[in-house]
Amino acid sequence: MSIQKPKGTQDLLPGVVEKWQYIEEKARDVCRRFNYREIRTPIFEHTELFQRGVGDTTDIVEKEMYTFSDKGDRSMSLRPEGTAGVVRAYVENKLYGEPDINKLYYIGPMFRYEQPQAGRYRQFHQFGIEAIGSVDPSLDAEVIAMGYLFYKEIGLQGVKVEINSVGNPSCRSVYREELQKFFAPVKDKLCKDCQSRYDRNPMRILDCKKDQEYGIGAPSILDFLDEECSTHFGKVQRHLTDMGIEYVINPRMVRGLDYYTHTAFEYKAAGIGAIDTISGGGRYNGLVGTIGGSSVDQPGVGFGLGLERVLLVLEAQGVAVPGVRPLDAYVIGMGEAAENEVAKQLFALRSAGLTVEKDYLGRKMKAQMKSADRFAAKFTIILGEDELNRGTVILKKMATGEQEEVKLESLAETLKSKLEQ
RNA sequence: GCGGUCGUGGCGAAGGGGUUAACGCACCGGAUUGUGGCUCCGGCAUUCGUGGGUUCAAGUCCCAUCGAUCGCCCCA
Repeated sequence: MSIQKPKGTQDLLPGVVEKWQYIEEKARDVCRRFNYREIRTPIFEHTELFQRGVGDTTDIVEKEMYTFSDKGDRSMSLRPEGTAGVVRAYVENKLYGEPDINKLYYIGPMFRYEQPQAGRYRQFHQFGIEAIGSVDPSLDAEVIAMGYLFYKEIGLQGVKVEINSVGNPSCRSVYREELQKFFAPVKDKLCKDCQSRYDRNPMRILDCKKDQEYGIGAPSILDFLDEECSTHFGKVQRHLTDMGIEYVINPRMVRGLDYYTHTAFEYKAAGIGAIDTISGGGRYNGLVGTIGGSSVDQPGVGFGLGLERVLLVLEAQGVAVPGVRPLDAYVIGMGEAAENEVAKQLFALRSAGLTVEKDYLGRKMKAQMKSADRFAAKFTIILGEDELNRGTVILKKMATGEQEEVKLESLAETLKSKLEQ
């Protein structure tokens, strides 16, 4: 074995790919009901889009991007998240000119160069939504509700919604200074990660697992929200409460992307080793302007939901997800003339809408029966010389073993009616 | 980027320097000349992730490398 898949990627083989199809269908179904429409954007973009959009100093942009030069010497990057590309497409295609706000969703792969661990891959998949064009707090709540409903309908238990407000740039910068003042006396005692966080993003110190004692009594962002921010946050909570969605306010929640304003939220669930965040999102007023220029600025809100993490938690909770579909019938022929007839009948049955299979390995009847069993065929159709001469086949119901002789010309019809019983 | 554990047939897994690489599952064939799920019998790794080294002798010891896995950072 010389060639193997790149580190942190996975082959989704038949047997598990059905689980993916199942959750993707559920996602699309929820989107349909909330009136979100699909958007497909490139898997790679100009590197600059992510530098500007996601933020130059974020870990994602600083050290986790798959960046390369194309043959025209342009710097390109595999998308590390979905929002920047969607916003770029929104601006480029002038969707802001539409009379209604844009409610968009996507399902697809994202790429981050990281050390893999439970629930973390270099190529992973997100189901994400973006609602662009409104500052209405009911839209923040709708986005949160949508993820909540998706998890619920797919059968995930114990999903916790945490929300916070990170304010707007002006109240956040005041808070940031206050936080630095608060941590200044103990700065040398903080772990080395936190010491670098002190300058770059002091809010992250609150998130640190090691130095929690130094965070006790730290100022809360919620006390620094200006009136606009605090009103907005209050309304979001009111809508969530009205919808019956349980949530916890976590004033220490910090998200890894620079573009969030006002509402930030995460969904958490146990079952993926050390990781508990299964998706996150928030409002990003200002991002559209950052990418498209102030003349086209529009507010937005959305989430990015990790599909690998959905599957892992489903697995941990033992939730049954549909597997391989059984065959309607397996067709066995004996003798050359009968085998030719099998190929013909197979096509006729498939054309009639049935899921049928045959043996391609010249195996004996007994082995073909075993094969039918492995495919979980509901029926076997046996065609030998005698039957061929009589213009009939044997139709055997695998569950009970009972069988009968059926006329060839009415095979599809008979089989269909038996399958419906 | 850093650290722990691991890498033997399609899968699971023994073997921890001495020469035929256990066993279980799956698969194939037979017992049962045209009928699956049970039972019995037989078959199925010139080779132990890759590359070097030590040794008379290396899945077995050493080094490197790649990968898996778990954790740190960070996140989906």
